[in-house]
Amino acid sequence: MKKAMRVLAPKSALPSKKNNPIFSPPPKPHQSYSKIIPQNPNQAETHFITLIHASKTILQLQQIHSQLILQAMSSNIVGLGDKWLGGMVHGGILKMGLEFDGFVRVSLVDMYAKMELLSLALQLFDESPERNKLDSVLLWNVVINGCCKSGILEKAVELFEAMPERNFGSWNSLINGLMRNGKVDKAVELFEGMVEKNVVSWTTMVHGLSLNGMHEKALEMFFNMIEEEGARANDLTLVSVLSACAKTGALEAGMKIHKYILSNKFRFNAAVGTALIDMYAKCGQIQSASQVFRDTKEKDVRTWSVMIWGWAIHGSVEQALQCFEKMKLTGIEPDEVAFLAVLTACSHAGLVDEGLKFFDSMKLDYSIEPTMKHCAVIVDLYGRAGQLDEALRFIQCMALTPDFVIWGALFSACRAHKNIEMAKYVSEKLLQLEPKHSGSYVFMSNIYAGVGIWEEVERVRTSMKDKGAAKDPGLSHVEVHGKLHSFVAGDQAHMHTKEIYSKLEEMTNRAREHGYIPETEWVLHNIEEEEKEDALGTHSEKLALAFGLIRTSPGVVLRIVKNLRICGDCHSLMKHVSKLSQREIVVRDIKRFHHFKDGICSCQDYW
DNA sequence: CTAGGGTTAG
Repeated sequence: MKKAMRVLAPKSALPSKKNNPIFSPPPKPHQSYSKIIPQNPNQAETHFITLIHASKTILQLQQIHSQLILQAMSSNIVGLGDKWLGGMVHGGILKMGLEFDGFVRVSLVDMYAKMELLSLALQLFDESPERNKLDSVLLWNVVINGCCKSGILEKAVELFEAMPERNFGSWNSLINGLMRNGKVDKAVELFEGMVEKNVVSWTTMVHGLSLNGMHEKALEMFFNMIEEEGARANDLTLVSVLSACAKTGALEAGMKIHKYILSNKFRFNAAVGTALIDMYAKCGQIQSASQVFRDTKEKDVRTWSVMIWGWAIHGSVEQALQCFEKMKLTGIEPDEVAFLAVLTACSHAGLVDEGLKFFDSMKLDYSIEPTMKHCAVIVDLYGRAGQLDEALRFIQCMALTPDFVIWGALFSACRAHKNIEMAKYVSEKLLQLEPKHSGSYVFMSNIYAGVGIWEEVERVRTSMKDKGAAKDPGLSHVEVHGKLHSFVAGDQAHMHTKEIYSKLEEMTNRAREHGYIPETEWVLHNIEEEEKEDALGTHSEKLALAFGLIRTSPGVVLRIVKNLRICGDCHSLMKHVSKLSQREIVVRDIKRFHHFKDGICSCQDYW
């Protein structure tokens, strides 16, 4: 509710005594208002009504107060969906015959825009006599912002071009709107057209690029900002760029940013700390994550959650559970994400009973209703442990209607434990929910391939093609000397293709001599690429591994990031390679980390 | 008026 306090007392909006002689403020009016702002959102409605009634007298005296109320409402009531309340204030203002000066109009338009009542906002805007005057930037900005939030970009652009004058807010709002709607090129064009950029412009770009999956570009943007342009970042910029590092696994960039934070003496608040911890954890440096966690003094529930997640994805269940308990002891109540993290830790480690205990505690002790995500983890928990019947029973009994993810979790379990009967049943559910989803076909053909029923494999493949379902291509990257190199399955496009493939062959042969047996059941992991022959040999993670081995000196840890689960065959080969070449290999797949060392993986093959 | 941190399955 901090936000409410801030909007209730915008310094610039408070009237000066000079301009308003009748204004005899109670000592700091905004403070007494902020006390009325409820801590519990469920009570907000009642409190706001009280506030409005209490303000009636003030309304007659001071127009500016109606604006304060409107601002409070546009940020609070909106979240509660109380459209009528907003209308009531609007009506009240009209009834009292208050003048509709710029500020009140801006607040009203903003309020309606945020309530997704864009038509009302636009109407108020159109009726506004002052909109073509100078000083009307705020009014235009809130409308542009509203259009962006509703995805009506043409209108936003049109307004942007028509407005009499623009400020940073106008440019930044539109750039943000374009980014959030996937119009990256347009946003870049607009950004480059800015004569002067402020820190919000840069941050919006960094975050926007990352939002559209262009993490490397986001990093480039950030370093360009501080190195070339000499602009100073703030904590919001840092959080955005660190999140891009985490998503792409760019450890070196992340460490550079960490140094930048330390040498520029940025305040280590909860958000920056959390972003750093998350970055280290997702880049494979769980010890550094833990160190930063200790150094972060202001911890909130998110800080604890990323740490728990970190331990979970690195296979340190005990640490994860300890962390969870410690958080509770510190007096921080776990929220639904914290529970997701701790449940995930249990599922990765096969701790079925503990996981179920947490699941119950969530409802009983904290009255958090389990979401679909929690249920998916429970299905996964049973499924990985091979308790398929329990998993199915859980799905049938759960309060929510099982979605694609839930059935998908059970399907993976069927695959892992080779239960074809149940897999068939589940695949029907999957295809009902998403007829075009390639995953089901790939799953199914994998199951048949796993047990060697090749006619069925062929049938599924054909039906997949008929339905026009395409599989996401496997994509891996490896960091070599601070630069990321990407590979897709069957990649022939890389400039060192020849070298890579011969290294791959050499590795495979050596591993074979030491007992590596290619696991053909994984051959259809990527059904599309399989047609290019050698499917097993050319999964993207293997190419990345080979490239990393060629280009780095012995002793350097190899870090590979993959966009899907690592395939079982690649997993087995990596174990051999880690032993034969005495290399530590860290693979991050979509779910978790695999630390290969001396022929052993940290996941203990439980995945 | 404009920017930010953790979230399932594959």
